[in-house]
Amino acid sequence: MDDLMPDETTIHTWVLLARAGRTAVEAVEAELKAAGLPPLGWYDVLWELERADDRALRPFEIESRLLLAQYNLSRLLKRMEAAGLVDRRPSTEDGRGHIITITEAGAAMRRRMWPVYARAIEAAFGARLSGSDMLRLSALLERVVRGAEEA
Amino acid sequence: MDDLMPDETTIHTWVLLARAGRTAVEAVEAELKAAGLPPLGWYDVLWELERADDRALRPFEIESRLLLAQYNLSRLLKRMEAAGLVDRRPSTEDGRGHIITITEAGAAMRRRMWPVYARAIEAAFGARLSGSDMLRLSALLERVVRGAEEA
DNA sequence: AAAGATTGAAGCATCAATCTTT
DNA sequence: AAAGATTGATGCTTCAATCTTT
Repeated sequence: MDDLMPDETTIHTWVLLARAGRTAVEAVEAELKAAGLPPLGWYDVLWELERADDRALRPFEIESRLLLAQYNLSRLLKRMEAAGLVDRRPSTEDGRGHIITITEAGAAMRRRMWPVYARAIEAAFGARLSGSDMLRLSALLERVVRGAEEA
Repeated sequence: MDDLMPDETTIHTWVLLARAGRTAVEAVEAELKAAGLPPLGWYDVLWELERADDRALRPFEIESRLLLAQYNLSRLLKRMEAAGLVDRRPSTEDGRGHIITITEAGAAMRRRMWPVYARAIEAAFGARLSGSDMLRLSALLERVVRGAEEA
């Protein structure tokens, strides 16, 4: 338990981080919406499923990868299932659990979303830093994020 | 209108930025809630009012400083007014507008929130980077945020 | 009792429509 | 018509309670 107060630079940087993260996400969300596509959270779930072995994951695995609350994901998956992008079936190994798989429509949706997502990243973010500065930023954020995972 | 696709480093860094910003904010929100205090958004409004000339601002001024949607702020101010932290009265200069002021209770609440907020920043963020790395991160984020303002 | 997951109720955010004043 | 601001309806998030299986 650390009781120290942050210095001015730390406070200022924290505010910048919060704002930069928010505006970065909002810029992408706005482009997706303008293109008539689902929000970022849907993309994240589809992508995790597509990368996974057998294109299948248990809900608790998606939660830990995306840092989502259980009840939050439960309802997100319900919406995505209603949209035909994922399937859910009971697990045979663990009677408490479900298994989520991505459907062909889900994979197709992810493919439609990607170019919009990627171009929004480039326009709202990538174009602002050189390649070497991007690497520097990446290394610094990596340490911020890694630290948060240990907590 | 730039149609280029981002490189791998840019994509990776964008994901890190989104996650770092989110976890940074969530860590502070969790501490505020654990202390029985209002959320960050309330702090932001109180702080803007306290810094402003005459401790008063028009809603549209708060919106542009905090990047909030009009309807969003309208309801936030209604809650804060109900809690006795701000006052609102019609503007005499502009018949369309209102003037928001911070109450003594609002200023007292901001003072109670600050140490919790500050210690959460230090524990969840400040402690992870050295002073010189914090300055480097600040400079990089500054450029990301400045670019977003021009858009 | 703990883990995996869902759900009713309540709170907050968002869209579209609205109102008043400039 | 545009700017400042609010509101009804709708959708999403969050809390707390619940259910089943381990």
